[in-house]
Amino acid sequence: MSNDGATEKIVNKINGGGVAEDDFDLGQRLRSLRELHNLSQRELAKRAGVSNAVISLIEQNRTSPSVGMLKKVLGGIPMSMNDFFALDVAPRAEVFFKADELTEIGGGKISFRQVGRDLTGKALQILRERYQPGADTGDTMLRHEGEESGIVIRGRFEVTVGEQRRVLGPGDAFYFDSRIPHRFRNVGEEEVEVVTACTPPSF
Amino acid sequence: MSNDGATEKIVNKINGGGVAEDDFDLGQRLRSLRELHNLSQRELAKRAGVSNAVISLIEQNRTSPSVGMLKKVLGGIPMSMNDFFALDVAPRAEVFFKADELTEIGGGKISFRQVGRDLTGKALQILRERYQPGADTGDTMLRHEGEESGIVIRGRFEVTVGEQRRVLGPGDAFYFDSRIPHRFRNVGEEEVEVVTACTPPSF
DNA sequence: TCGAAGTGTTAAATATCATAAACGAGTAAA
DNA sequence: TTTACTCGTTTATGATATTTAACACTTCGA
Repeated sequence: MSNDGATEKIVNKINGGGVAEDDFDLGQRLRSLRELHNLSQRELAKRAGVSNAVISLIEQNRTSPSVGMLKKVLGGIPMSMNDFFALDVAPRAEVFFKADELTEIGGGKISFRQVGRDLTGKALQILRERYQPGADTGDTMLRHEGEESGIVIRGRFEVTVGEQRRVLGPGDAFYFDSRIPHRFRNVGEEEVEVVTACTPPSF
Repeated sequence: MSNDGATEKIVNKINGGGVAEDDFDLGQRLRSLRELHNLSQRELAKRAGVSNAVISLIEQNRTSPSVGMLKKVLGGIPMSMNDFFALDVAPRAEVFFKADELTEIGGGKISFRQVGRDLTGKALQILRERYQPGADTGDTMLRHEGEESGIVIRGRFEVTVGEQRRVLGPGDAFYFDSRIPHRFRNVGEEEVEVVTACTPPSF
């Protein structure tokens, strides 16, 4: 993970300045990476143990490499697939928030109060959540990359993560990878209050 | 039955020929992911806009899909490439924590209870903090880069961030860049309880 | 018991990728 | 200039991925 600052430029370039949809320019990204490391196509090819032509073709998006191929190529840099497809984040300004300034997100049986307004580009989201008795998030929630954790303040709170399920009481907590499908339910008689944190923001 | 040895060779070839790699099982992962979402191969294929055969073949590691193909397949779940490849280094074990299992960090007037034990390599730290009346963190705390946020559950809590100072009550919150020097104080008569989250972990 | 619809898997045909080798251009030293 | 390297690109061919269409099996009703 090179922290050059040049990397930042590249990432910006790759992500198309915010307009880009899901399809980033794989070729452009590889080329930027290679140039950042001062490698010629042939040199990278040699290190990666592949032909030089494939690097040229990939960089021009004239071919869509197999994952095995891309992994080999990245191995010559070296860089992991994980890092290659990773994104980045940025800083912020506001510090304090009055209780009634927390932006309301939910509305019905489940209410979220979020610290901060626009969290795009921020690395942390913290929520104060309230679940009325019987409230249920449903089971098809799959948030994006990141991790999620929370502490129960009040009530009986059922948390399901992948295959695991548990009912948590005040003071109990959870911590899991947000990519695993998860579900929250209030299984008690009283309102559930819980404080959760995610990284990065998923709303 | 038919050809187990041949299949094995193919898999080895796919994963990079001679070089020993961090061989994550791409097929297995896709299969797990698909099953977690209760999708059949054909259903996923339909959503992704690809043939059902390719899903079967990928899951058996009988083929190394192109990046474009894998992206299309993941699009049917949906899941990003980033998330997909980030999964291989993130097999979290512990998910739930009983109130008395939270690892105690402080001890005196200030007590931290942390969710999870060893947070190295994780992206999120969540703490339940208690401050006795008069408790003060002192003003020279400068944590590493990252962001920090919290919500006050109980008590009157003075937060100082850089030049800014504010007394927060129940429900109030804060959010700042951890590189800015900051200080916490209990300025009320009762105990302060606050839930905070940091990224990345600073202990 | 039969068929219709579901599952995952497989075979042959086609589309695509990956390679080796050649190409044109640029640079530097002799 | 020539010679000998480098660079990124392109082409022909063999290898592999992907599709279409089938296979074998299970489940659910009629």
